Amino acid sequence: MGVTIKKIAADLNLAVSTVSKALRDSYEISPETKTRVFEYAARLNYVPNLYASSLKRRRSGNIAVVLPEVADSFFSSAIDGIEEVAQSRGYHVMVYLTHEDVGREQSIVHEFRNGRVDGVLMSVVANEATYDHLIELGGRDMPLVFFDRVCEGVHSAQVVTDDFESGRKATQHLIDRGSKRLAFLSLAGDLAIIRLRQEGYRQALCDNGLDEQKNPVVYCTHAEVDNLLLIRTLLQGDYRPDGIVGSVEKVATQTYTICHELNLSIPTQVRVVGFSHLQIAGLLNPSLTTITQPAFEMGKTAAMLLFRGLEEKADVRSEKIIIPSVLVARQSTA
Amino acid sequence: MGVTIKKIAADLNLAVSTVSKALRDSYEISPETKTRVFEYAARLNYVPNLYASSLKRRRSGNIAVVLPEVADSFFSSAIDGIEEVAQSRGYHVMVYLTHEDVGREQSIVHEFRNGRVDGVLMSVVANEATYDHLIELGGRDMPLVFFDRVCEGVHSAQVVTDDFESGRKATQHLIDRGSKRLAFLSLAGDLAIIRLRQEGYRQALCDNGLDEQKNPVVYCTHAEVDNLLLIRTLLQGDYRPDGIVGSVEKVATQTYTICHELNLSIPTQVRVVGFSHLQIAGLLNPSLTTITQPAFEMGKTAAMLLFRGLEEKADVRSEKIIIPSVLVARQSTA
DNA sequence: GTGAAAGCGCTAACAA
DNA sequence: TTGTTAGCGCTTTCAC
Repeated sequence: MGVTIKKIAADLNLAVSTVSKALRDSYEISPETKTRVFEYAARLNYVPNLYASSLKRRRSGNIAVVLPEVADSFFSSAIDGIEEVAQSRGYHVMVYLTHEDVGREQSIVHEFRNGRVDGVLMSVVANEATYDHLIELGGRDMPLVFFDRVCEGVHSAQVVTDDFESGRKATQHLIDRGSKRLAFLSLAGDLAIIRLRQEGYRQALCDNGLDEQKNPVVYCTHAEVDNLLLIRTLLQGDYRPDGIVGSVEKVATQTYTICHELNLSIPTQVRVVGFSHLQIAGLLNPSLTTITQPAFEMGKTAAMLLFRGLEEKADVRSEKIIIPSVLVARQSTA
Repeated sequence: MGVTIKKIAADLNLAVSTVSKALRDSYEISPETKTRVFEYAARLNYVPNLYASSLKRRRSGNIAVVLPEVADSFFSSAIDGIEEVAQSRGYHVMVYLTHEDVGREQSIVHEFRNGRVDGVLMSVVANEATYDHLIELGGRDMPLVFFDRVCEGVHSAQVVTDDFESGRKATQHLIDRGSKRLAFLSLAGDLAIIRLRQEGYRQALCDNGLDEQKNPVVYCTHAEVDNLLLIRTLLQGDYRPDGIVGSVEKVATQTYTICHELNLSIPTQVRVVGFSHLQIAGLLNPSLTTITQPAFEMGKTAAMLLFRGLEEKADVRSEKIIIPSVLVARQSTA
């Protein structure tokens, strides 16, 4: 195999421990010896065996990012933020996609028991039937930070946006612009962030004396065809809404698809506002009013929080960081 | 720590080697012993220590994906494909972003010498001043597959799309629709795929008796502000093109931004076609004609190729797989 | 069919 | 300041 500490020690007439310490720049070793070791190691192109040291030190230098999907611009920006922080700290990022499947989430998390990763950043699946696997993960003192999609049943650090207020703002915005019949495109499952956005929606309805019964909540899924059907049905129904709040990025764009299909004019016939991080929301036809989530910052913050738990051994489980979203008004709600 | 093979052995009055073999379902061990071991291990929730076995077996079960960025929908779809294949084979995916910085690419690749990953999937930076680090990587028999952005100086497996033909088709399409003054928005640097797309553009110009001098190639960068300036200048110049080919996703959307800003009508005044994988290209204002790259398939194929090199120990370095792109005509070139 | 023992390469007591 | 030694948890001869 490659060059080992042992070989360096032999060649230099030193003990392996001396070489080991020298390479880790220990104060115990004299400058001269260090220099000798460094130079020789460099000359031989020595690369420490990761597994040997991980075996001893019980850390991998890896963190896991577990996500429902990567196609959503929110998640790809979050990865960007996470990767930046990780790279600057010398950590490595492992990405896992659950595709909204609890089973996959479970087996992925299960894998983490063997020490492949030192900590986990996570946005849970929408239909978290059971979250024992997450509790168990925390049980084996694996630092865990939820970002965006948190799991409420698990006591753990969280980085989220102001979902309730954003939902309320989005809805109020539609009402202010003149929409009278609203609908909230929710996401089936039991996500706290979706529930909060939805409660914000209800709050706004209430604030404006609108009836919850007449201004429905429609539960979408992650299956595009199903959603298109749902939205088509909604927009073809007797009580066609003239203002729609999309609780996640894709339902907003899917609404666009259906409006185009049905020749419904946005915003004249239907106003649309969507939770989204799309860079090109402004280029859509018409440009899309968004609740723009600070995806990059959320990723970055979540990673930094994780590293606090990891390196300072701080118990960050009670930390909850809320980074506000911004309503960017565009043509779709003009 | 957790449950070890040693503890199982002690509790069951067996030797560690017996337990080890039993757990790996060795033919040497009797069915009864195996059952005993399996059941006890399951009861104790035994999880093998990854680092101990990696240290012996010299494989990590990780693969690296090195990308310029993740915001681009091409790359996020590619990750999707890669992750799918990896997950089905029990491998883990590490993601690294270079942000078009050769220095970062070098240090990332350098890191791979310690065995953290068993193989590498890569789309190189645009301005690959030197690629010694990539050659060196191949030198230490690390399986390496380039996808999309290949490095020509390195003998390695490749998964690409039909860039020349796509460039030609895109250009021909503009000409067919009536554009007379063309421009190709290239990417500064020396990427083979960009050069090929550009040669396709030239080919189409030539086929139609158009002058290369009068139908320029504009070199964009990855800095958005710079690009916007370049494109603005192009579209405000004396010789304003009425047909634009965007060689990568972002320059196409940036062209939209500038057209909106300058109140240039697409496609009446300027037709636009872009290399892109945007799901929502059809929702842009106007909908964008794209050369749609098979991003997901390319990721998947690249990963499968890597695994052939990894598990069958096949030398796949001479493999070059070309997956064609599809021109999807939309409003922007009507 | 099972067990003893020698490492994989590195780290960290503890000794010198 | 340097060296000796005993592992980390697992795999793998080779002997029984």
